[in-house]
Amino acid sequence: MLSKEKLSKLFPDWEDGLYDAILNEAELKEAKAGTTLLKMGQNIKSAMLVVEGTIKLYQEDETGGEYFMYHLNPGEACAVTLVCNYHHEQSQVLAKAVTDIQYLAIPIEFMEKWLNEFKSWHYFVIKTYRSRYEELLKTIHEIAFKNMDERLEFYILKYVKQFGAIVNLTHQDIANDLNTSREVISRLLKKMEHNGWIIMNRNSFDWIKK
Amino acid sequence: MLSKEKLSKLFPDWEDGLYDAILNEAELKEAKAGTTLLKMGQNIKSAMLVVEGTIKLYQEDETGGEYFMYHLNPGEACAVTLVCNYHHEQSQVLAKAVTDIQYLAIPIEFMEKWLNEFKSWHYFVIKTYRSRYEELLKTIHEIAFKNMDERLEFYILKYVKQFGAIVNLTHQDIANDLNTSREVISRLLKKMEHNGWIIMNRNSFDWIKK
DNA sequence: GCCTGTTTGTGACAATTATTACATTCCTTC
DNA sequence: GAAGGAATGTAATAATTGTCACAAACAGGC
Repeated sequence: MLSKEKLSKLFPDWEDGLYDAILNEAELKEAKAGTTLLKMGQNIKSAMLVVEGTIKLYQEDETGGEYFMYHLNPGEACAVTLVCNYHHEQSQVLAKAVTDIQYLAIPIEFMEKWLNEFKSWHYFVIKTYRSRYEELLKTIHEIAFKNMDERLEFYILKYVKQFGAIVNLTHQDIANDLNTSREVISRLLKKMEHNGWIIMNRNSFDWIKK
Repeated sequence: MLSKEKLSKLFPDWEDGLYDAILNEAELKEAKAGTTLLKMGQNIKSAMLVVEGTIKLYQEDETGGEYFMYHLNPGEACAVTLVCNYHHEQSQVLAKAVTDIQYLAIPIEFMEKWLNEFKSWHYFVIKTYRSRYEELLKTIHEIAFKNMDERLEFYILKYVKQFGAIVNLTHQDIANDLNTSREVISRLLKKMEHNGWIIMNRNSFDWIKK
């Protein structure tokens, strides 16, 4: 189980009783890289707080399409699972583990209870919503106004910021995340190579722009 | 000024002291239809709660483009203005009055104060963020996966739900909201007319589908 | 009624993205 | 080192959307 010390490093602004509540009620779970943690339409039964590793959040289409929105890192929570009315809330997003992860699963019946008991939990929920709202705004900005070449650059920059300048993704991976086809990504990456923005390898490329 | 009765009808779940705080500290403002209430990048100096009329929220491009996201109605608040840390927060959205409106402007220094004082304010903020987060998800779903014809239908349906089946918009109005050109909208509306979904008039059309 | 500005219609064409169909290259495994 | 599978390259074509250039229709003010 998690120590209170580690918990307080991940979630520094909580009050003492909240750490105890988490340690009592939350279950520390693990998942392998690639696991789907939450599907669209699925009933939400517990809140997810990331302890270790990285999760990717997607919007999902009925026909199988996906669009990548943002990363969740240790110390962050999945906003959609922080429900306050626990009447069969359905997930509006798709969540996948990109690395092996550890996360705390908190049964949703505690969501409303803790809102009443812990002021710091209240702030945490608001902060989570606000920051995720801002991520969605950025995503809308990209899709609504930018062509695929700029969206691809934005996408790569998010990756680089998260994992470093060596991008270990296939063209198909990227195409899936941007809801386009592999050929389009290959073409655009080739252009970036010509421009001296990347160095291409098999299964990866290096981002060297600027 | 507003009566406590009217306030409690608009915002039914608040505690008594919060109504008093609002009546003491908020300024009731008015704006004409068409007014821009908030621009992207602008400093946020007060929270906005809608009392009368309808506001439209947009994502705004650097080059003047706009993309319509959702409506705000009486009893609702503009999420981006509900800041908790008041260190020069910049607006990430564009807000316009679509009708003549009345709204309550609350200086942002009360935002954090009231979070501490009023539990019902805390809930209100969370509820606001959650519902706006969900609106953004819907918007992303449309832009990421749908072609312009379906996005136009979705747009019209939002209008119809809000204002009724007589759509008083020019093709140019719609084109601006969907960040496309007037010709594209004209073409698609013509198609809808052929399909028997709408009856076209000058400056308006009637939505008669189903 | 006439003038003028706004709104809508339309066709031609460009740009972007999607789709199809292979060829090629590289890596792993046997 | 041969075989097979995955990853990438590429060209041709279609579909969608954006842009340009007008024409036509209409409304309101004079």
